[in-house]
Amino acid sequence: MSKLTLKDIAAHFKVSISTVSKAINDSHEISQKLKAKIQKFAQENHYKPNKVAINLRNRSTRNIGVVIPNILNYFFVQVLYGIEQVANNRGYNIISCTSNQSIEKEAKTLELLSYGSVDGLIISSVATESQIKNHAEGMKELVDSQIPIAMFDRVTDLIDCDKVIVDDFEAGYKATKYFLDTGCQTIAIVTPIDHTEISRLRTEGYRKALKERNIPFDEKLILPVGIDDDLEFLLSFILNDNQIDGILAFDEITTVKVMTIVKARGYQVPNDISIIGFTNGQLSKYVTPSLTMVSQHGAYIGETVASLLINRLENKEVSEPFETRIVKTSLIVRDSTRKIPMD
Amino acid sequence: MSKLTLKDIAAHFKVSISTVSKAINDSHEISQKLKAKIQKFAQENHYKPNKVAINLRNRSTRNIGVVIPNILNYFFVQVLYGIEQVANNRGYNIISCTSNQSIEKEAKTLELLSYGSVDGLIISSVATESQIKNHAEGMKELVDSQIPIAMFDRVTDLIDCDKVIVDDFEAGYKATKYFLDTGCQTIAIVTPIDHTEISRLRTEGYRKALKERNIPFDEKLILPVGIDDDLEFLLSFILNDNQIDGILAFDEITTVKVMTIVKARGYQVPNDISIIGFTNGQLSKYVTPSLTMVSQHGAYIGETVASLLINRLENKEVSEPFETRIVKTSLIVRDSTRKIPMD
DNA sequence: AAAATTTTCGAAAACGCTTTCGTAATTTTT
DNA sequence: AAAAATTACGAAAGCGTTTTCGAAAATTTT
Repeated sequence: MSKLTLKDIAAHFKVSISTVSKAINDSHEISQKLKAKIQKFAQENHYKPNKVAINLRNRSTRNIGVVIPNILNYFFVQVLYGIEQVANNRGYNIISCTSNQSIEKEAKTLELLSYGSVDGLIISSVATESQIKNHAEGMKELVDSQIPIAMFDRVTDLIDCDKVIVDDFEAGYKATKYFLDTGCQTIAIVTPIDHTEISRLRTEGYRKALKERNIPFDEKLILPVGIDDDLEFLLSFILNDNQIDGILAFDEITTVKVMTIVKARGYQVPNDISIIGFTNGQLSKYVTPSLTMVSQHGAYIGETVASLLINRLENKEVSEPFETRIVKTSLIVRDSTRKIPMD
Repeated sequence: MSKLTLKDIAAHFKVSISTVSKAINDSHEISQKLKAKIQKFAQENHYKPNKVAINLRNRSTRNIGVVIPNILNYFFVQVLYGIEQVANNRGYNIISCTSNQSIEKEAKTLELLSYGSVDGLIISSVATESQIKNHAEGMKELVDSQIPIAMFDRVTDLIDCDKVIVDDFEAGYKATKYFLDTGCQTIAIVTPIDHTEISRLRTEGYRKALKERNIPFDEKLILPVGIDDDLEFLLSFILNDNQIDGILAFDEITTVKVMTIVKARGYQVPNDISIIGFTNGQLSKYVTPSLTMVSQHGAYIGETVASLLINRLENKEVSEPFETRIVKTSLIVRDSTRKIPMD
């Protein structure tokens, strides 16, 4: 009834457990006849070695924990997809957990996983720098727990580990430059991830592009939006008070919403107002007009971060210095921006 | 350097391992003084009980394996989300694996997981009935392996377990009826999941609705599309040869594509051609016109299937008969269908 | 045929933990 | 003060494997 173990087989043949173990692993120490008998029996009775026991003996689980802020966000799903590809190829399973933007849940999850269910962790933290400092005990413990970690996208200097990040500065710069090159002058930013390093970097890139054209930076054009905020209401201030001709939004769903609102207020996209957004997911291609987006190459990021982690797991002796890979973004030009004038 | 174990602590205090174990678990068998000392030491040195060892002893992992066809499909992500909610609440972690529509990978994954990494499995199989029969050995072994299973959406009679399915028959019926009630007469079906039971049931519902209005069923109006097929090309035949005024598509991305193609060919949606699709995901709300969709309540399905499985895991003695829950769909009416005439 | 070698198997330890049970030491009860 | 009860700890078994080492049995070599 319950699962078949080596012991059961041993009892059945009246031999020792070690003999059965060797027979099943086809060791030369066991005679052909006996091996054949045992192997046949094991096969017929669906013997499966107990992985937990093997894990205990090997002191490894071949599991990798992945903690992401939100599984309903297409970017993270893409990364997860990439992680799974290489992990499975290299014989690891993924234990994925979402923190749902909750720092408490993230901390709890990390603690749980660090109890030995996984060989390593891949994290994109919901916490901001300051929050990490507050929850420093938890994070500190995690690092102390010696479990190899790799981070991506939402990383922090407070943790020393391999990292894969997006070149968000350049992304902000490139997007802004594209606005300027297509004749836009007054560009607003809508960020649902204010207070994150990512948001800061993109904005820095934006400022650099403006500066190159001697356009003064205007704080009022940066619009942070909370998760429950009324986007239409907030956006109306910016649209009313300024002569906006470009909007840069920091995630896909926000970009689509912004576009819908702008259209509803009678603006033409892209002629009156151009729009560029972050994360080239499933939405942006099919809305009308289709949206020009910054692709962060999520799957590639996932593959990279998984490779980094697994390499480290499998070369425990050679402790190379931690590595930070920066992946460039691409601008996928569609119909929410004007064409670059040919001359 | 390596992880702290009970043995290390025992050595440090020159007591036995069992004493340390009891002290850390705050057993009354240990004196307050000693407990205090040991607990303090454990805390300061970040002692974490080794979960693998505990799992071995308890003969349980508190992991649930989830195998879904495609993580980039929003319906499955929603289900996964629902599963994770209840699983985490009840103290389980999720090991998620995607089969990427590959039967081989699905079989391999299931075999891997059945080796004892998980206490139970939640499956939505990519395999069709006939394929399961071919791969029957694998599936049979899985069932033989005694590991509790729950299936959802893509289920099969060949496996006896708890199931959560969508009322696809009724969904097909309701959608078709809505077409008819809004004046559509000639309704095509576009199915990217032909040969699945789900597709068959939806089509049955469609036929029932037609029959009620004495509209003959026309095989030519059913358009199966493969994953790499040129949808526009295939669709053109149907559009050219018939006076279509309604199209029912069986997944979200296909629905959006159909709408785009139909619009591009100069038809008005919904006036010339109405469109209803399956899976109320992120896309359908934001495309133009927004799409009337059949919501399958993915998160709810996930919650339900996880509850069923965990209940079974935790009541091993009382082996209740397997249960099949049928969840009703809802029609989310938007702008790709005409209004129901008021009288 | 004796010696040397090889083959074939089993005992035991180890992975890290929990728990039962036994026992010495301490405290309480009579 | 002796008996009874309680407290405080340790030994050992067990969860299911793998692996090292020892030893008996079979085979080969002299």
